[in-house]
Amino acid sequence: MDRTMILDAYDPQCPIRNILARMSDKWSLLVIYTLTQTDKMRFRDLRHAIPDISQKMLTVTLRTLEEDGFVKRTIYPEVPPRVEYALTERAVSLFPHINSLIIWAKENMDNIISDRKKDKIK
Amino acid sequence: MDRTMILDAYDPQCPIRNILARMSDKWSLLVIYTLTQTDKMRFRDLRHAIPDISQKMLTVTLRTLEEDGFVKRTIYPEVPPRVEYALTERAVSLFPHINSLIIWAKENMDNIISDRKKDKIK
DNA sequence: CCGGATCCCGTATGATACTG
DNA sequence: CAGTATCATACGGGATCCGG
Repeated sequence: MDRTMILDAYDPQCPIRNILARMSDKWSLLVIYTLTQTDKMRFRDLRHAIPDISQKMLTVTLRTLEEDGFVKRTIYPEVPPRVEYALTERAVSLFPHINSLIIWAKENMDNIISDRKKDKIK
Repeated sequence: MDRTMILDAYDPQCPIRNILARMSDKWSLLVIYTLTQTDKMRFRDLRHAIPDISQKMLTVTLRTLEEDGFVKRTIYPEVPPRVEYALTERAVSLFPHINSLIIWAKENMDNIISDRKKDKIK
């Protein structure tokens, strides 16, 4: 097992904890994943792709991702307005790590869910 | 970029989303990380290792991790009681993926925090 | 010493209506 | 179309007390 030390991992202000915390909200990973499917998407396309996200949370999530440099937002001064979202290079470099987590989850989900049910029977 | 499809990723009941959501709460990853540092730890050792976790949240986090088969809990019927926690094979197999995320965060945190500040000035 | 039970608060999230 | 504004709510998480 890799036991690489993380400096200050136990400091509540640890930037790594901070970054991981911001990526692990309810929607961020799913929005990033969705944007990997196409090079750029409009706001309404994202809403359509993620049926159960509210308009507000999509806006909030996109703004946070933009602040952290994961998403590039492009406004076209047209009527009606058009706004396109695309992943940045930073997000592209992050995605393989997320994807390896997803693949692990896919391989293990059946056993995990099975374990949970066992506990409930006890 | 890897565009491997996730079946039902947009189903709110998607097990992968469920599992990722449960792993991405405030403490789970840090507790798993802490348990990689030693083969087994007592409750109070974990509290000591993670100074800012409350007793309740450590209990809740450990129970959830146990339910999902990430942690093995061993109670020794002694007085005073002794309870030891250790990672399961499942958690050991998960850790490299978490660690790759941590390493990515370590490499990118300075730039991300710098970007955030830029946005605030605007 | 371990950790369960209870109470409480702030933030994250959601529903709805409105606007440039 | 792409949001804002407002109001409502659920849940995570902390403080404290209690019990085996």
